[in-house]
Amino acid sequence: MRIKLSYPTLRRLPRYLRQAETLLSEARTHVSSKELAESLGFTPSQVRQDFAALKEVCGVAADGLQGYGYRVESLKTNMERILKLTEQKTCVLVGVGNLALALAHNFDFIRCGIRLDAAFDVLPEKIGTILRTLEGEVLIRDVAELPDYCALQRPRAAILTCPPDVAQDTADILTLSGVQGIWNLTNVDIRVPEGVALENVHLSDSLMTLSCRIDV
Amino acid sequence: MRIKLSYPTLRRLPRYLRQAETLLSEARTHVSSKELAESLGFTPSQVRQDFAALKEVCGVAADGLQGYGYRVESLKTNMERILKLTEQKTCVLVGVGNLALALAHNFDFIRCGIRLDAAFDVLPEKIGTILRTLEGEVLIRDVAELPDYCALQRPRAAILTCPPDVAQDTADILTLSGVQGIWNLTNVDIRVPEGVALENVHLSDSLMTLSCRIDV
DNA sequence: TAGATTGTTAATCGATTAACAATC
DNA sequence: TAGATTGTTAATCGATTAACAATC
Repeated sequence: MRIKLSYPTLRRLPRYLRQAETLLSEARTHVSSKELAESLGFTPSQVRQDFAALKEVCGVAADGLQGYGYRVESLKTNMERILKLTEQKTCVLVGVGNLALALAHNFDFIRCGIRLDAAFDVLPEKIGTILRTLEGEVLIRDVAELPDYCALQRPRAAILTCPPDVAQDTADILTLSGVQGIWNLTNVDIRVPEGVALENVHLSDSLMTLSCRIDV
Repeated sequence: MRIKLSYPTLRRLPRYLRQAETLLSEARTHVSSKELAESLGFTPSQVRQDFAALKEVCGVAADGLQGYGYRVESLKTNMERILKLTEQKTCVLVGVGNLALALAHNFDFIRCGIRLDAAFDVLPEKIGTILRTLEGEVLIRDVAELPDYCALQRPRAAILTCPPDVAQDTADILTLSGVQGIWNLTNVDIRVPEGVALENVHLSDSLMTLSCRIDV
C-alpha cells in the first residue's frame, strides 16, 4: 500500500475502527456517515471524504451502500487491514523505566501490529532480567549492545522510553540501523531522516496544552 | 486571557518552551525564527506567524528584535505565562492502575500547572492507601465518593486513567461537577460539553498510526 | 416507487508558505 | 551604513464543509 493519506485522515482511522467494534458488539450491521460522525465528533462529509480517500488509496473502505450506510464488518476489517494491525512488526524498546513497565504490563502491542522482541537499558541491575509483557517475556539487554542487535536482527520499529538527554542519540542509532518507525514517548523533539515514520506522544506537551485552557 | 489561538499553534507552544530552555542552558540570549524553525522542524514563517498570533492574543510573545532575533528569556517566560504553567490548577485522578502509578511516580504535574489533590479507584485494597507522587502524597478514595468530593472541593481538572467501559460515565460525573478540563488517557473517545477542554492521549491510536507506515 | 444515504464535485475556510517592506 | 531579521501582507495549499446528483 502506497500511503498517501493525509495525516488528519490517518489519525481518524483508529477511531473508525474502535467505533466499528462498538457497533459490532451491539450486533449492528450497517451505519450511516451521519451516525458515525455524531458518535465520533466528525461531520458526515468528513467521514465520506475519508472513505473516498481510502477507496482511492487502498481499494476499499467500508462497502458503502447508498440508502443503507456502510457495512460495520467491512469498516472494521478494512481499518485493520489499512492500519496493518494483523502484520506484526518486530520492535525493540529502549529505556525500561516506569512508563515502559506500565506499558509492557498493560498495553496490547500485538493489537497495534507490534511485536516486542527486545528491551534495552543501562542499569546493570536490570540488564539480563526479564520484562514481562501481556504476551510473554522479553530479555532486557545492555543498551551498549543495541547497535549490534539491530544490525543482526533488523527490528522494524522502536519504542523510545529513554531519558531525554540520550533520546536523539538513541534515535540516531536506531535509524542508522534501518528502523522504519519510532514511537517517541520521551519529552523531547527528535529529528529522524526522511522516510522514517515518527509518532510523538509528548505527555507533558499534551497536559500543558490543557493547562492553559483551565482557569485557576 | 481569551484563548483564540488555533489548536496547531497552541500545540506548538510547549515545543517553543522546551527549545527556549535548551538554548538558555547553552547561555544563548537570542534566537532567530530561522534557527528556531530548523531545530523544531517548523518553517521560519510559521514561527513568526505563531508569535504574531500570540502578540495579538496575549500581548507579547518573545520580544522580537529586527536584525537580532527573539529574546530566549522572553520566549521562555511568555510561553510559561501563556500556558499558565505557574498557576496550579487543582486536579483529581480517576483510576489508579499501572499507567496512573507510572505517571504519579515520574511525571512532573506541577511543571504542567497541575496539582494532584486526590485519586479515586474502585478496588477496596487500594482505597485508603497513599499514592506517592513526585511532590508528595495523595489519598486514594472510593470512586463512589467522587461526586461528593467534586461538589465540595470543585477540582478544576481531571485525569482519566480508568477502564474504558466507565470512561464516559466518569467524564459525565466530572463535567457535571464543573471540571473545566479532562486529560483523557483511556483508549476511548469521550464526549464532553461545550466549554470543557479535552486533551486525548490515545496511546493505541498513536501506535496504530505508526504501524501502517512500517513494512513488515 | 419513495426515502435515505452514498459518492463526488464545488465552495469555503483556515493554516502554511512566500514575499517584502520596516527597522534594529 | 549595511546586513540581518522581524512584522505583516499576500499567495498558496490543503482540509473541511456544503450541495446535489446517482443509486440502492
